[in-house]
Amino acid sequence: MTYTIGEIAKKLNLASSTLRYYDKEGLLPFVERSSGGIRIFQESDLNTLEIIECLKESGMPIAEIKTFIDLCMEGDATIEDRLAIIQRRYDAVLEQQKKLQETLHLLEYKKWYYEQARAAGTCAIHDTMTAEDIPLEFLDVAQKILERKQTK
Amino acid sequence: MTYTIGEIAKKLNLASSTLRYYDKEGLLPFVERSSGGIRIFQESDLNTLEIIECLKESGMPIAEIKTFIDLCMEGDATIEDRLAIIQRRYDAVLEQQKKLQETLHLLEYKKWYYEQARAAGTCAIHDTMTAEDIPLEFLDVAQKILERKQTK
DNA sequence: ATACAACTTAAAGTTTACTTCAAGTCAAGA
DNA sequence: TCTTGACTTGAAGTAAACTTTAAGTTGTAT
Repeated sequence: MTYTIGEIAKKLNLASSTLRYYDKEGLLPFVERSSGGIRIFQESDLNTLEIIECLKESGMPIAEIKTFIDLCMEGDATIEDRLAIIQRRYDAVLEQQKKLQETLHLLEYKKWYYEQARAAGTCAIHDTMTAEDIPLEFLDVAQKILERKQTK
Repeated sequence: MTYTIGEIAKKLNLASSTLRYYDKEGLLPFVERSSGGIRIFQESDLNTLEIIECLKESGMPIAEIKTFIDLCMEGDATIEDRLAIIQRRYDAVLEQQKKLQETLHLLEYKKWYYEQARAAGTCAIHDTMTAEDIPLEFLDVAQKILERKQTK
């Protein structure tokens, strides 16, 4: 079973032009061509496209993904290098998760903040609150904000 | 206590030019100026800068952050709108977390994949593996990859 | 045989978020 | 007062990842 660029684009929810761009950047050296020059994707190419997508999602720039793909094409001699790259990406994603968790925490606080403000009809309600009025999970954030407000 | 743009930049680990860019884009309407035109940041401005950072981390574009800041400057009449924006950002971050989790899972699989390949000296080891050789948490991914390899 | 949708390329254009540059001003210490 | 480092602006430049355009080719269906 083979696919055209348009079929693959639909499967991956990408534009065909994006796949051509990836090809031009050297990410798709494994893609075959028909005698007329049309790209022919194999079912198994989806595996490589999936890892390309995965590396992209991990925040890796196109040029570095190309380096990885080049190593893949070189065969078993590059297993160690590829492992090292995957390991670094893994660590990078853990970092991103940590950061997103902090972002989420502040958004959760702000959600609560505006829910309280909405109920009271004014943001000023927060100036009248004491520690007992603030949910435990937000005490750290609220405290930090309060300190900065009070510093004159 | 007040700060110059350079001091704030250091605190937030940003370039001064980035803060000036944010100001030009309308993200910092609350920042005061000296008689000579120098920006003067209040301690409390760090609170707003923190929420700007948070929205940025959540993937919100600069232009939309400006909209949020504008609403903040309008006062209590916009509490509902601000809550809606925060809620949508919260949902967006949950989505990102979900996607990152999938990315991490595939990277974990690939880590295992290359560790096995390294031990065997060849990636071909994976063609000889049966379900019992594959850790439970990778069975889904490995199965999908195998099916695509075998489809001719 | 012909139509036509989908493919091809190279090159130029777009978007976002900065960064750099040039020329000049401010303000704190010697 | 003078020096000097940090500030100011507007404008131009950069980087990454696409997207669009124009002109042409391929291949399938009638």
